[in-house]
Amino acid sequence: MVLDDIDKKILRLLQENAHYTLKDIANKINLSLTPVHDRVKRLEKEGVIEKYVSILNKKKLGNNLTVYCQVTLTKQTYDTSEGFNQAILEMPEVVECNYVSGNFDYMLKIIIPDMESYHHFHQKKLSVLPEVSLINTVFVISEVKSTTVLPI
Amino acid sequence: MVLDDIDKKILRLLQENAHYTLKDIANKINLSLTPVHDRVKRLEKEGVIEKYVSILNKKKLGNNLTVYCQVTLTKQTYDTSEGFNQAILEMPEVVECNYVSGNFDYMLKIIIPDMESYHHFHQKKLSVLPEVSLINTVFVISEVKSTTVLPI
DNA sequence: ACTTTTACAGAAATATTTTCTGTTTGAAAG
DNA sequence: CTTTCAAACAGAAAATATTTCTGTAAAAGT
Repeated sequence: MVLDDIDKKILRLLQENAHYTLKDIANKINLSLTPVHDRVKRLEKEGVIEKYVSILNKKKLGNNLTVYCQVTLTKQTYDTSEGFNQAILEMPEVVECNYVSGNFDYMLKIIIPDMESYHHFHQKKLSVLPEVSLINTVFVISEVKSTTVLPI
Repeated sequence: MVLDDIDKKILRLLQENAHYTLKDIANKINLSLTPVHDRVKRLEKEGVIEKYVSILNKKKLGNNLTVYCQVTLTKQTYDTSEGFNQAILEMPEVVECNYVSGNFDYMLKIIIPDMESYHHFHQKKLSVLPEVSLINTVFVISEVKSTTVLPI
């Protein structure tokens, strides 16, 4: 799918604020409602726009600790990976999980209330997985930037 | 601010899909429009709901490479940190940046078209910052999980 | 040269959000 | 003990937004 300049403008706006109305967008890019509507629907259908979500404030929900876990598996086989992946998908405190290159196998991002909850998560949920051999924890001291906006 | 069970149900729904209508939500939690409307407005006003955004598909935008950069600064002073932070905020390919504990100072997440773009970013944008002393790159081979949904 | 497609505009129909009015309930004040 | 007040909710009306329909003009394909 080819994205022209108008598509890109629409995407930039919608990335910022999913509650912009078609009229808002139409005004900002000097078009009528129809093409804006058609383009947004097309972008949704093609999967360029994956979904619309609400971003909540972690701290106001009581999640005051963010950590990265660098995980090494016991074996680098497909079955071991798949088992680990499935387990991770079930854990709501794991908000990111990527299989990576380097000295460890997975990089995880965990959002959790406090150190005590992390201790529990580490000891009772993560390290007990049969696929997990080693966990190295990197604590976030201060968040500088966190955005869902992709460069277009 | 105290969140009761109804607030939490609303937040869980809106985290999933910011385009649920008040009616959708009202139906799902067996309430009329009024309390749903009032609660959503209150949650927005209190900052529990920070914003509504559209999630775009990275690959469909041509961003096929994700990497973590582990950055060590030249000095651990406030001014050095602040200088680095400001520079990072200006870089659209950096979607996450956290000051962390451990063997390095910052953990960055970079979303970028390909290895060539990363090479350019690394050499011409990141390593040239006067605050940066060392960069260790961890390449994402495969994305297992990536969510904006926080545990409630 | 003709047909088809694409991109757009305007307006009508439908749906949603917002505002208004009012009821019930439970807690605080007299 | 009863009166007052505020919070939580329901229903309906008003204001907005989205969706659908009709139509035009320009570009692309036959």
